[in-house]
Amino acid sequence: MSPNRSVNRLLQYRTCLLKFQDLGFEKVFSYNLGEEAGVTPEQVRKDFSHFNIKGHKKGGYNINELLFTINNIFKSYKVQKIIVVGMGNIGTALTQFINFKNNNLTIVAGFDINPTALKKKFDIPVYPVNEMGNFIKANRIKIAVLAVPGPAAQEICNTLVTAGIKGILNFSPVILKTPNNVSVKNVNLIDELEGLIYSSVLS
Amino acid sequence: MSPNRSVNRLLQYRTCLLKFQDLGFEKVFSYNLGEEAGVTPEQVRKDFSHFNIKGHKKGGYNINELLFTINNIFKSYKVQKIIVVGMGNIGTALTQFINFKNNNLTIVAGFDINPTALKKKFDIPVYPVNEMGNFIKANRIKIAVLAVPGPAAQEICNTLVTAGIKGILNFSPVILKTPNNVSVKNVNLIDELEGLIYSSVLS
DNA sequence: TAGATTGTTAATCGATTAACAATC
DNA sequence: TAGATTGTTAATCGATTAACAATC
Repeated sequence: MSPNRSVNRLLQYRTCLLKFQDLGFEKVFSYNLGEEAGVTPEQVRKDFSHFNIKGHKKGGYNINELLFTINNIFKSYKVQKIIVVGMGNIGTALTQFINFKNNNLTIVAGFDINPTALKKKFDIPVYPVNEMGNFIKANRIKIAVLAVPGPAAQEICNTLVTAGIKGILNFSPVILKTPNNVSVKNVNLIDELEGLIYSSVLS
Repeated sequence: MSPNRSVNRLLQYRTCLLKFQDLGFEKVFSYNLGEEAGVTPEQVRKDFSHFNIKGHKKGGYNINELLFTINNIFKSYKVQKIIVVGMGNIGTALTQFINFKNNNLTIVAGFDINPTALKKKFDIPVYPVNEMGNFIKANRIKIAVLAVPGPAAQEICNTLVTAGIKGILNFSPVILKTPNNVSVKNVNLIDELEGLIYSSVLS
């Protein structure tokens, strides 16, 4: 497995490549990508080397080829079914954002303690949390977005893991305990803002 | 300035400490915090050392004291005024989440291209983007959350920077160019999910 | 006191950067 | 060809881990 940092940057390069493609470019050199992504050209080439991505000596990288290769690495050619747990403000917004934006990532269902109490209209089916385990197994869901209040997070996480979830995008302000074949990415909005304030105040 | 990683972990420790406090504990040892946060006890002590945080030899760390010290480092004792640009689903959800959750971080205003067209009721005043610069200057805002569509992001970012913003939490799928006295934290939800799929599929 | 824990210094590890041969 | 760029190997840098003296 390639280092995590490289994986993140590879996704950033993709964002840059899409922009270049949009501008009508056909190829890039490592220093173009580096400049756009805010890293050195050596970093770009080193990252590509990790994934065995080849360019053309002196000729740089063909943007379409490169995007194809990267999308292949991330299996972006096939639809990935995802569920959202916790259909509050954040959960609902994420669902709309992801389903509207992208066609390989699809939120197929939402879960909440008591969906009928929410009195909202959703774009996806929303079921009570106690049906979650069966749904995950029946649909072989591997990825879940967790957007429930802190105190509920660990218990729901356990249910997710038991049902077969392998990756969790966690918006709850809790550090989840999971077996190490389950990966967790934390997005703690308060912490991000605090970190920003920290670096802004001192500099 | 202390290393970025340490800053992030310090914020995580705070989350853990709040949990411990909630459970009625009064003190922790470095291995308690380490276990809870998923790092080694040495890492915890090293991080504290960066910020010159002192415990008690053999006696561990008093939770209240420690929380006070950490909150002090992040200036959490005083209200931080923040604005949100882009009052779509994500922007609106973030506003509600942050204002509801925490009382030192306050979203004081939102901005959108054409607020009246949104036909939504907001909990905060929402103004058109062209009033943004003046508002930032008049209220000495230093932190902004950016949640606008990709193509609009860089231009709005430039306006923010010119008006005096020093930190940007960026939800737009764009790598922003800013002068190096302005810090940017990117939250790219699609990338986070793709990264999760990458690690889940391969392991 | 003896055992346990902190705080720091030294050693290791991994990631980034520099250098350069290969080559188009 | 000469100059420019890739891809990889070596050197550097920084962050994590280990070791241990201080001490309660």
